[in-house]
Amino acid sequence: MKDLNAIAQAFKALSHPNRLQMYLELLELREKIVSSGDCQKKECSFGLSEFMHKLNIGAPTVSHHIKELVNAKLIWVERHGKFMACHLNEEMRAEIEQFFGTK
Amino acid sequence: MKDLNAIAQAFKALSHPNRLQMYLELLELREKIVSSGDCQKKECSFGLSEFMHKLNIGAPTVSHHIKELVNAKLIWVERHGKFMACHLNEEMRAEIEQFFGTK
DNA sequence: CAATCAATTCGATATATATCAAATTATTAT
DNA sequence: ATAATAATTTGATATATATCGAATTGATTG
Repeated sequence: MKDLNAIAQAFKALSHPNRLQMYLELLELREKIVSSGDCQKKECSFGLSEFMHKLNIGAPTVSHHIKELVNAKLIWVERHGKFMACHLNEEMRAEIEQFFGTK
Repeated sequence: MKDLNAIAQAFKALSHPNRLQMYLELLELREKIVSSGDCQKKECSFGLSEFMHKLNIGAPTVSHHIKELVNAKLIWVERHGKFMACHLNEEMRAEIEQFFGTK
């Protein structure tokens, strides 16, 4: 198994309702993509301001939350000009699923 | 799906390295039992003082951590005289596995 | 270049949490 | 009953974190 502290950090990142909500949005996006069959082609990210409006919190706060999720390796971020795109980190998702799963 | 706040609370409980370690001990105990085949008969719990010695922290702190894990419904507790026995809550474990898993 | 817009950083504040020592409760053993 | 032991509660302290407004950075557009 991986470093326990890394997993603890992931859980800490997910322990805040707003961050958990953000992560869940990406999980659900993944679900749509997986079940649709073509994993690669579809758009599969959210931007900072989308989160802002969904969660009704300020940009600095969202920025902070994104940083936490990135540090915890739960998501990764891409920049497109002045916009950003948040993606699920599939590796970490699988890791945590395995942590709870029957080994 | 279940209440998101309940899941956030579970992650908060697991966000502390010592509590995560405690939970992991119980997960590993479960693993042994599951793979051994006879789920019901084996001893499958840890007591407070076992955690104390494993983690090298004081009893009040362990007591506090146990309470957090119980509140988060990650474990449940049985009393035997002056001793206690901490058990994994299988339902919550499955719930969280599902949260991360491909639905 | 100036204006605008997305995102980040900074500074401040309020709230939560981890931990321990000391005191307390509850149970067992002498 | 008294002593001893397991666990909990209380009180205190130190540390971390969430949030926001204001200022700043970086990219695009007019």
